[in-house]
Amino acid sequence: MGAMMKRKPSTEATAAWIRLMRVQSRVLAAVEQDLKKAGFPPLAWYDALLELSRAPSGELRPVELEKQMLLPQYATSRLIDRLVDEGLAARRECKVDKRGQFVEITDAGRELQKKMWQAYSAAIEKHVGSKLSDADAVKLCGLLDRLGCSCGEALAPVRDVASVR
Amino acid sequence: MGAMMKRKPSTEATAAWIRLMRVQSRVLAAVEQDLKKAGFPPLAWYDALLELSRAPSGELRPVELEKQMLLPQYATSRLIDRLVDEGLAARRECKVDKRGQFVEITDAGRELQKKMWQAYSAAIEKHVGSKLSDADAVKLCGLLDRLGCSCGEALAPVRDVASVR
DNA sequence: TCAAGATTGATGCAGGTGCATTTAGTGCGG
DNA sequence: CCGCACTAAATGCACCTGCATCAATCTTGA
Repeated sequence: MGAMMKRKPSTEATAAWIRLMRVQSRVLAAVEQDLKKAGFPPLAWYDALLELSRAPSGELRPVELEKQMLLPQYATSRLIDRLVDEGLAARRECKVDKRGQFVEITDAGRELQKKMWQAYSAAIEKHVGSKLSDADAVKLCGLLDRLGCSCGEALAPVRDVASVR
Repeated sequence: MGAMMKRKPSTEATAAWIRLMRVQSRVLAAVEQDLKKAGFPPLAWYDALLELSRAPSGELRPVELEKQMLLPQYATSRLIDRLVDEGLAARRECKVDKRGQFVEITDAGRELQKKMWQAYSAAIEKHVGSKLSDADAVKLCGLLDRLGCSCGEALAPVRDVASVR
């Protein structure tokens, strides 16, 4: 033993870990940057607006939104605060369960979501699409998915793929 | 046209983007969680200590550290503050350039770095290594690397892979 | 040589995040 | 019906981050 001894996290796994962290943070930063430069709010707002717009009647319980977005409860609560402050969503009372509420997307919210998709999709194309053939994108998805459902995740069904749009 | 029309960011690229974001955030959270549960400071501290320990005489200019870690200047400055507060590093004056300084890792810092690697490597193995064959890890690296050097990056040479250790 | 500009690092402030706790309401078991 | 455990959501607090700016020093070039 010695030179050839197998290490616990293999060199390959470690390299993958590093790249996963670095590449993601760069690509995310680049995309967020593009959105910001176009004068749009952060990506989380888009995600929330999209979820709301896709919901049955444009409204969701905060607790649902929370699950969809994989955010902690308090983060969701505050995100909703901001959306409401900006008139992109409205809180509506929930008659069935008076603890709860519904959050309903407004027309302004739907409009912003659509406008953001212009910039967002362009950014995805610029920072991801243009770097990878569709076939490679599929391979990447496959590899990433294997890492995904690690630590007891029933979470994040990762809805059908086209749904971001 | 219509049903088969090519979209700008292809469905595949969009799916890859989503997974990259989601998987990374989950894996990172899982690893950070493990470190925290083992009573260790955040990963950024490890990275900084590693860089320092690998530097010629255990010391670096903040501005060097900054480049290695891809952090904004103020973040580096504050990270160093914390390391110094905890006795893991020390600021030493730079005689050549009085604007600057050197940050030198202490024995306690080197020790912590080594201890953290125990937990860190175990976490990488648990959340990455165990999910992927070495061959797949290599494929993943290759795909990620193509996304890496996007927006004018001369940055992050992504040093030889084994160097995290 | 000296003023203009660039570079190093720190910091005040506004806002975001995590954690723990609080408030309010539900629903079950006795 | 009441108490108790549970869930939904909000919030106080400490800390972290991003941005802009500052002070100090270095470098350049006329």
